[in-house]
Amino acid sequence: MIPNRPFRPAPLSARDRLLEAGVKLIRRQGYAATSVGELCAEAGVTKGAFFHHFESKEALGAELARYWSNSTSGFFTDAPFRQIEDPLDRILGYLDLRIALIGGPTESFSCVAGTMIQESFRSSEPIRAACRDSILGNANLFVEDFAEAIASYGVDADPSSLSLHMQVVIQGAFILAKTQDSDERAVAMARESLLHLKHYLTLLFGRETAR
Amino acid sequence: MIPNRPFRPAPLSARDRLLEAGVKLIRRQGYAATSVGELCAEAGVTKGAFFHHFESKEALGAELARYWSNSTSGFFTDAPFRQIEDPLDRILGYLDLRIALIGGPTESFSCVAGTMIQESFRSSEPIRAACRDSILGNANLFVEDFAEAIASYGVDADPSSLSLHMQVVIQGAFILAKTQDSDERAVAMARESLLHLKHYLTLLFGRETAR
DNA sequence: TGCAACGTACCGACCGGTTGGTATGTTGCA
DNA sequence: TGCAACATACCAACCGGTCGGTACGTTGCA
Repeated sequence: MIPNRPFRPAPLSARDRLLEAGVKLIRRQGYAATSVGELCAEAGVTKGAFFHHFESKEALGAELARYWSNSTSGFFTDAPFRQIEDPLDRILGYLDLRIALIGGPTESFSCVAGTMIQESFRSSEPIRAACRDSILGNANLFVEDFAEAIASYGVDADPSSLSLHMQVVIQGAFILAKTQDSDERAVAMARESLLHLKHYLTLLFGRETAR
Repeated sequence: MIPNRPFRPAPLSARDRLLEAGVKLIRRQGYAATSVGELCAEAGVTKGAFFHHFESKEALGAELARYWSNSTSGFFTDAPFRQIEDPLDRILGYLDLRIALIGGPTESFSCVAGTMIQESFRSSEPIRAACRDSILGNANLFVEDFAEAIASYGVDADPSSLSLHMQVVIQGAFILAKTQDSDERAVAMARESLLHLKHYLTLLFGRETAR
């Protein structure tokens, strides 16, 4: 659910190059449609290298979800919005960052785990579990913030339910973006969904009232 | 985005049986992972029959999205909630129906078009276009209702943006449901997301106020 | 210091099976 | 009799995965 970071260093080892190739190809065409041969060609390695580092294609899929989680979670735990004092503003700051990160072609801001879990939630338990950890792990980053906000604003709501709902909207926004005919419209569509989510939170926490 | 209807008549022609097989298999394992041979075995026909009715696997994919749209749109245009007079209640009635339809294994209530578009938005223009029409067509079913509600409640909002946001939450709920470890949790997860959506609408239209 | 033993990273030819798709019947109803 | 609706048999390409081998760095002992 995060774009390729602008100054991500070029991956050195064959293993990292294969995982980067996985991010790129699987976001664009899905897991099943991406062959081992394609991954190797994209990474500039041979099949020998692939099966030296990964037991199977399925193992790469599961590893990819973890790689994805690791390379994106730091992005959010270190981001400036984390310093905001008010817990609601912290969450809204997160959503502003997500909105800002949406741009370019859809496959550059969509989520690897969200794409993979659709294809493998019944056919591959290792991949499903890794994608689950990635998606729910991201949601968990905001349970504390919601708990704090609920306490401080005196609102009746469930922190973990709200955290999950944020992920729901983000993942859903990526799907709707993929329906659009142009990259520009896809970007606008995804951003608008997150604005609705922000609107929901401001209404829910009573910062804004309906007329 | 609709479950198999309980009393859907058994498909008679080979073509319909193949499309029904497509719904079942593609919801469970995705488009690319579903082979023509599997489709034929599930439908109880041979490859000859498949290629008699469909020019290619891709053609079945695109046709499937249309078949899906046709067999589900009627479900909503004929449903009782359509008779509700208040436009907001009509929309909330729709969401109640969607919530009620969520049940059983995830692949029985998830969306074929939402699943397919993730895999083919870049690799198959016919499938993408058909999935787009299916998803946006469903969203369009509620633009009028939202326009009416906005006028009657005097709220500042965009009807088509809200309709799309409903689809976003529905599609996102299916993805999050697929992360869950059990069918029961998946059902609860998906329903809760739609409850948040209902909550957003009641807050937005001022029927409920935050404390 | 020198060198044998070993581990890791990687190569690319190859394998059996599966894939989407085709060519050629056969069947049964209008 | 003709033609749509199937079935059967088959194909070349591609699939995930294996395997024997190489290049090279590290270790440990005489």
